[in-house]
Amino acid sequence: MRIGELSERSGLSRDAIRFYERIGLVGSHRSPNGYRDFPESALPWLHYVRTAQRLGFSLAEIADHAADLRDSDDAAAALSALFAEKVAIVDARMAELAALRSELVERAGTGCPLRPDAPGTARAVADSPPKPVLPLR
Amino acid sequence: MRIGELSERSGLSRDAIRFYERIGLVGSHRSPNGYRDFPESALPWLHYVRTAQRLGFSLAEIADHAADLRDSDDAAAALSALFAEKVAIVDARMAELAALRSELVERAGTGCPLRPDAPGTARAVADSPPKPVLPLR
DNA sequence: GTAAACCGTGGAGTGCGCTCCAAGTTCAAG
DNA sequence: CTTGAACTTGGAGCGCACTCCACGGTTTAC
Repeated sequence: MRIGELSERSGLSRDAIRFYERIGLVGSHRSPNGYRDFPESALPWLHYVRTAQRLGFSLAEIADHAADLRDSDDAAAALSALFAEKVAIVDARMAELAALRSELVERAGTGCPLRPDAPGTARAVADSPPKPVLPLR
Repeated sequence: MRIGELSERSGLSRDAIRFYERIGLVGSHRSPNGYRDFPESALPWLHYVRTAQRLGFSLAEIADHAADLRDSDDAAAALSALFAEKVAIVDARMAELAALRSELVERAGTGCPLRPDAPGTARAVADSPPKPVLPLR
């Protein structure tokens, strides 16, 4: 599969895919004409990459883990270990979120304890540009 | 409270705090000598900022929400809405994590369906530097 | 009084994860 | 044979969230 098709099917830009290849996150053969030729398996792999990334893993971490897998004698065992590790991380993140959630719910009930500044004081912030200085996305 | 104390008590660097002030995330008065003077309330506020940030909210979003609060007629109502919104986001993220979790667990059980490349092929990646090109943190 | 610690500003630099661009192939359709 | 889409490389640039640095003023401790 060439990069355009992979791009369309994965939802990633060509540039992003080329970038991923540069950092070793996806592999590809080259056709005689020099075009990248991706295997079918690149598609689920990219999907996994995006998922892991969205959940807070850096590309470097993901690439690192993939490299661990490749270098491992016992791929199955390494894979299990990696997944177990990721599940633990995911569990920890979920716990954090649950904590924030209840914190939020609790505060939502109890008035207004959350302010960038002391109550009733003139806010220095309001004197600077009314909107945040950095561009909002 | 001056910036050094706030830094130590919050665990944030002075530079980070100054940066937050620049983008309107924290307010401060200035003492006659020009030094920043932060209210006690800056401490829990920074704590909140860090938590929200760690959970995936950008500083711009956090500042934005804080601004919404300030501009609101009915601060209590706005706060409740904001919190409800964040709880929903948190819930969505938790659901995603749960999905990834079960995906991981499932895959961990069933052999090795996760590869950057087709099995057994020479990997183009392996020809480039053996370790990922970008520095790992 | 002087040294050390602390504060200020401005500006440059960093790491990540891309995006955009220019200049040059390759290929398929008409 | 030409047109145009898709591909190649290399390099520049960007947004975010800082960090680091130089240079200078202020405060505190001895």
